[in-house]
Amino acid sequence: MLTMNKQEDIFTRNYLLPNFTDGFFLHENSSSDYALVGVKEDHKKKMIEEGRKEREGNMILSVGGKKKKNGEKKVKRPRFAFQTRSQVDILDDGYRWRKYGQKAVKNNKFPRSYYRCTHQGCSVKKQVQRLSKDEGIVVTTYEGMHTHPTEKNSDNFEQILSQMKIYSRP
DNA sequence: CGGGTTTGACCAGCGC
DNA sequence: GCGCTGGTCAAACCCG
Repeated sequence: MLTMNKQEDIFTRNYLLPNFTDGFFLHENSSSDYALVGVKEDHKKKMIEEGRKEREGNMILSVGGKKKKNGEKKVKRPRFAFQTRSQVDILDDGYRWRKYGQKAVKNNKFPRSYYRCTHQGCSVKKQVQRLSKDEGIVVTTYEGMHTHPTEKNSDNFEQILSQMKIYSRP
């Protein structure tokens, strides 16, 4: 079972999100099914002030975690997603990814792509999907925790990192 | 040859 | 149970 501490590690250390521009930032809490946090760039300050309540109010869609009916055998991996306005699907986040699947999802004319981190022993996955509502937006969902550092450097790492800290604060 | 991608098949969860 | 849906597998394929 993942603890909150471990989850915070993810937000403070393990994820690099360069090319994060605007749109929404989504966050799925590993301890509940409540998931997605929508934050517009110009709402950030407000969000920080008003905290969780406001964030719940901005929930726009669900990334639905895996539920287990009896008991809690299934470990729900920490997962979060963010949206970026981008022309390209592939965002260079400093990690190397191998595509292992692609699937058409309902109510969306664009397929969803599934990637796994290629680093040995690292089982982090991500999904990438463009919205048919607004095809300028790409949603990237990360699942799991990298067991290794990034291979590349990223310019806005510090900036992204501070955002992570802010949003993961209870 | 070695690594990644493509793509249909397969599978598990869920609702009816 | 059955069918739908989303996630994964894996063989074939591609490309340097």
